Amino acid sequence: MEAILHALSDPVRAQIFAGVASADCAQICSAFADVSDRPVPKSTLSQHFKVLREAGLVRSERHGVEVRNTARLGELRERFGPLIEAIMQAHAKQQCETRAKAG
Amino acid sequence: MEAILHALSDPVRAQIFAGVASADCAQICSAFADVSDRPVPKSTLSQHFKVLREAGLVRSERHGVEVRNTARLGELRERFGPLIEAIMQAHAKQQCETRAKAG
DNA sequence: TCGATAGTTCAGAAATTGTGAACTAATGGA
DNA sequence: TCCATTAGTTCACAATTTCTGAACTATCGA
Repeated sequence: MEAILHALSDPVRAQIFAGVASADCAQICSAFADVSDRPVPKSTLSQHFKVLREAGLVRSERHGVEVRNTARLGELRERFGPLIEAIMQAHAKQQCETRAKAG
Repeated sequence: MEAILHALSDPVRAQIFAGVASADCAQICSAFADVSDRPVPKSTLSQHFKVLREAGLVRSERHGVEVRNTARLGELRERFGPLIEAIMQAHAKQQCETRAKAG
């Protein structure tokens, strides 16, 4: 819980989780090198995924040379009710507003 | 938003906010020196309240020698919908479970 | 004005986070 | 089999953030 809020309080990780959660298939780590305005180095990306994994937000499975990530939405809803949905909804709303301002 | 998750991802601050939010009257800062297992120094307490204020979670007003804090529940619901409620509910549930285990 | 109480500020210590470099793991040729 | 390539992890140190004791400000009451 504490770990979840901490994980999602970082804007890059929040973006990564949003991307994984909204995708209809598993996402590889390196797909998120450009979530931020400046490119995220792969060592940093690896750490971010580690934080997300340890918070129980995503599951990672190696398939050949790549690691595929999926959001653990079911388990999260079971344990925390509407918490994750509420956070992601607020996150999405905020993204909208940010984009609207940026033009 | 990011600031809110960050503020509440610290267990001491989460406890403080829960205390302020659930109280039926404004709470002074020093009322929370014992939220943790070890006493929280007043400089640390002051910083925690600063973080909560800057995240927009609480409002602080000086009354004589003390500072009274209230949760900005109305504004928060307006801006973020059920987010804060969801976090506080998950927090409360977790507190219950922790206490149950501790005996 | 003095003493007490409540909180803030500051500076250095302690802890956490970010990142390049070196490494591991798996794959696909030659 | 061996080499090159791709994807990610680990490590060590730099950079940043957080914690906290000491000194300070603010307010009140005597």
